[in-house]
Amino acid sequence: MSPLSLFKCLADETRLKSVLLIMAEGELCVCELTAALDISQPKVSRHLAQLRDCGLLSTRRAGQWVYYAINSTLPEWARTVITATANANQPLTSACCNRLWAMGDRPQRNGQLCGDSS
Amino acid sequence: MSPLSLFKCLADETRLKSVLLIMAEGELCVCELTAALDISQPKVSRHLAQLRDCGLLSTRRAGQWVYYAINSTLPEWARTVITATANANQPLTSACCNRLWAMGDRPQRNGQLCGDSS
DNA sequence: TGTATATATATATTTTATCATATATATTGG
DNA sequence: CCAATATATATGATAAAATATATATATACA
Repeated sequence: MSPLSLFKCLADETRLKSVLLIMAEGELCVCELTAALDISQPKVSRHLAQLRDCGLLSTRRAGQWVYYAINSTLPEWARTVITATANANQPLTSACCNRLWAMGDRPQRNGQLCGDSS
Repeated sequence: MSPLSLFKCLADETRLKSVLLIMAEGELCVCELTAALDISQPKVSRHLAQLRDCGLLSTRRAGQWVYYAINSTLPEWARTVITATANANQPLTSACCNRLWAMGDRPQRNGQLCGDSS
């Protein structure tokens, strides 16, 4: 993961918000991101594929759903870039988190979601 | 300085290297960056203008030369992004530093240059 | 007049969005 | 078990938009 490659990944609103949301949630599937970002499914899917292809995200399939997470092999400096950005810019994704929480039928899985206390 | 704006600034090779070099040097003028990056003067000037317009760099004029530095009002998270990237990716700019040191007639000024011990 | 820097214009390149459709898995009814 | 269908995700093709480049020239200062 070169710096130029990372910054190109983050230089798009859809990809940036996706990465920040996934960083906050641990992992998210395409339909959750589609709802959180309030954009079309192909658009989300295309940008996520780009993030995976460049090594920023990893995927696991669970039944119908494909979950995207931050690649565990991401170098520390890149993780620092993302966390520093996320911590200092929470308002950027607050509306997305609201839409995510409002999802009535989110797919079931193990991880805790969005700090949801349910 | 929004995250999206910062990452768009850094998502170009010329701009990324310029920012990393300026971070390492404190400040650099256009002709120094032109030599260090080994590209045309208008290209450097255009990208620097873009970095200044979005708030990432500041400028001071000293005679014929215009020196670019990291904007002192840059938020801490943005500075963290840049320094984390710089520290972990020094090879990215090593060739540029060599060309910079090799400049025979660099403009005189106060600051220390590129760790130069002369 | 010479050097440093900036900008205008036209062109080329890259990136993004959109729609339709394909694939993969799950489910339901026979 | 199999066919039909529904849901989730991915991708191909094309158009549109944004961005970058090169050349020439303009501006500022010495």
